[in-house]
This record gives sequence, structure tokens and C-alpha cells, in this order.
Amino acid sequence: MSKTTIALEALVADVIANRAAEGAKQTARQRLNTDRAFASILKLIAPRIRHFIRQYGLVAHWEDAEQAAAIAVHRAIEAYDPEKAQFTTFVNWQIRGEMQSLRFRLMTDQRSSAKKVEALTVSLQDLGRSQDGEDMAFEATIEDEDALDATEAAASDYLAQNATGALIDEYIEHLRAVGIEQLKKRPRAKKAIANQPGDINDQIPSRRPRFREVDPVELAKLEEKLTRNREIVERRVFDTGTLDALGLDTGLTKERVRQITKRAAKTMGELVASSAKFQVMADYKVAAATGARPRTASAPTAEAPSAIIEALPALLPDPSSPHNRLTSLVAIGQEAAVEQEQPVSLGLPSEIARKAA
DNA sequence: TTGTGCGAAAACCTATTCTC
DNA sequence: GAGAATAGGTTTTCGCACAA
Repeated sequence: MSKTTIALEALVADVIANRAAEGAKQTARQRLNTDRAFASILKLIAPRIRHFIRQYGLVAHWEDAEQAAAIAVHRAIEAYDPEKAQFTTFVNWQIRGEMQSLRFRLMTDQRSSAKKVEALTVSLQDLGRSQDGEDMAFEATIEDEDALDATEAAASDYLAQNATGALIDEYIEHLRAVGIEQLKKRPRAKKAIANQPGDINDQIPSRRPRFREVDPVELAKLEEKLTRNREIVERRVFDTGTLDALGLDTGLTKERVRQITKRAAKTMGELVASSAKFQVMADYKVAAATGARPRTASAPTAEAPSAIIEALPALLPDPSSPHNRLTSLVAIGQEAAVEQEQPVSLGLPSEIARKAA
């Protein structure tokens, strides 16, 4: 590191140290120290500024170029993060940017390619004027035809993500309740229900415990299984995870993964139908089932994703309109499924995407 | 550009075994 | 006895090459 680089680092650190505390005003002393350090930085960096002025062909506009360079140094100090780079490196790019910007403001495009086609490079700032000559933010002149659709889709997607997340939570909670209930019913080992110390008559060989407590080890196993099932549901039902990949990641066979997924889809369908919380999904189900196509004779039977896929075109919204994950979540009640010959299942977004494509 | 054949991969189903 | 896990076979889907 050169002496100049070290000195610059120290001076910038000095400026940063003399910044006003958050919410407070800079004191006179701090302002004085800042000004002195800034002047010293400019002095140290002057050779480099001269070099850039010449390099960018701005000798004829020397004073303007020096002003622009001073602004660049000021900006560099404001934005400088010592952990990311040396100040020398950082300030170089700031000065280059200002020099380039000044050159475009002062001159027409000098490039040969621009001359060939008689093109003119125009600063974005020059666009910031309305038809009646009034100044306006140039950002206001930029039109994006897809902005509305993109915004709506992003907002809907966000809500849909929350909805699917809530549904998975509900399903896992359901599994937990069922699992705990089963653990309570399960007969305990004799050791576990042996007399507890302090009993009045602990001479009696054995008795039932006062409370049906769940074995913590069993509970931990249950939680582990719930975590695994959540991953499977998230990746298989609501994402593009394959049976093979999930089997590898969870240590189960792909067939077991498929069975877990199948059961999860069915249970979640029932949860959607029975809970007011998921009314939106249930409403969508009704609308979708009304226009659903009957399955062909050769299609596989209930719950088969291939059958779901077959019914999907009729269930899906217009692919050209903004859509999201919620619109691809299709829950079909058991009765309706029998009537319509539709599978009792949730639609698989991955499959939907494939089919829609 | 469209239709067809083929092979690989993925998904599915049924029956059976294992574990608690 | 019920649920979890496995085995073995079938069906469906997808990508690719090739010919018309």
C-alpha cells in the first residue's frame, strides 16, 4: 500500500468520524475537521483528477471538470465502505463516472459508430420535460406496459404463498393432534406406569398413572416425522420436487413419499372444504368443478396426478391473464369428485406449469 | 412444420412384509 | 390391527431423432 493510499484511508476515516450523530446536528468543530480533511483529500488526489480530466478530453472545460471531480470525491466519501475496497479504488470509479457524465453533457457523441448513423446520445435528464415545457421527473416519462400485471401478479403471489403456508401449517397441526392422540392411547411400558415416589401406598405393585402423559422420546420422534412430512408436502405438492429427489433427501423410498403426498393432498382438500379460513380456495374449487371436463376412460383412477393434469385445462384460469399460485391450488370435495369423476386432490402447480406450457 | 417411433425417467398401483 | 415401508410390475410422460 502506498503512502498516498494510507494517507487517504486515514483522512476518509477522519471525515467519517466527524459525521454528526444520528438525529443530531454537526457541531462547528466537526464541520471544521471535516472541511480540513476534505481539502487534504482533494490535495492528495489532485494528480489523479488531472489525469482523468486529460484522459476524458476535458482540458477545455478544466474548471467544470475539477468541480465535477470534487463532487465525485464527496459522493465517494459518503458512500465509502472500508470493508469492501480501498478508498483509492472506490474514488477512481466515482471520478470516472462524473467525467463521463460531464463529457456527455458538454459534447455530442464522439463515437464513430454514432457519426455513421447520425445518432445523438441524449442524457436521461433531458427527457425530463413535459410537452408544454415544464420540468418533470424523468422517471415519470418511463412507461411499462406490463407494470400493472406484474404488480398484481406479485401481490397475488404473495397472498397465495401465505395461504398455502397457512394450509400446510393447518395440515401439520392436524397430523400433530392425531399423532399425540395415538400416543396417549398407546399402552405404556410397565416401568413407565410404576408407582411414583411419595404415594401413600407404594407397596401396591402397579397402577395407572394419574395423567396420560406422552413419552417425550415418542413426542420428539413425532416432531421429526412432522418436519419431514412438511418438507415433502412443500416440495412435492406445492413445488416441483420429484419422488426420487425427495426420497433421496428424506431417506424414504419414493413410493413412501408418494403415499405421504397422496394422503396429504386428500386431507388438505378436506381441511379446505371444512374450514372457513380457506373459503377462497373452496370457492375456487366450486367454480372450477362446474366447468370441469369428465375424465377419459383410459385415465387412471382417483388421486392420480395424471388424472389431475388431464382435468387441469378446464380448471385453470386463462393462462394469458395474471395468475398466481393460489389459482393453481385446486381442492375438490369427495362427493363432487365422485359426481364429476374428478380426483380428490389438490392441483400440483408443477404439473400445472408443465401442462400450461 | 408435423407426425411417429423409441427409450428413459417418473409416476402409479397392488400385494406383501415389517413394526409398534 | 393399523400404519409404515418395500417389492415388483405397469402406465404415462417427455425428450430426441428422423422421415415425410
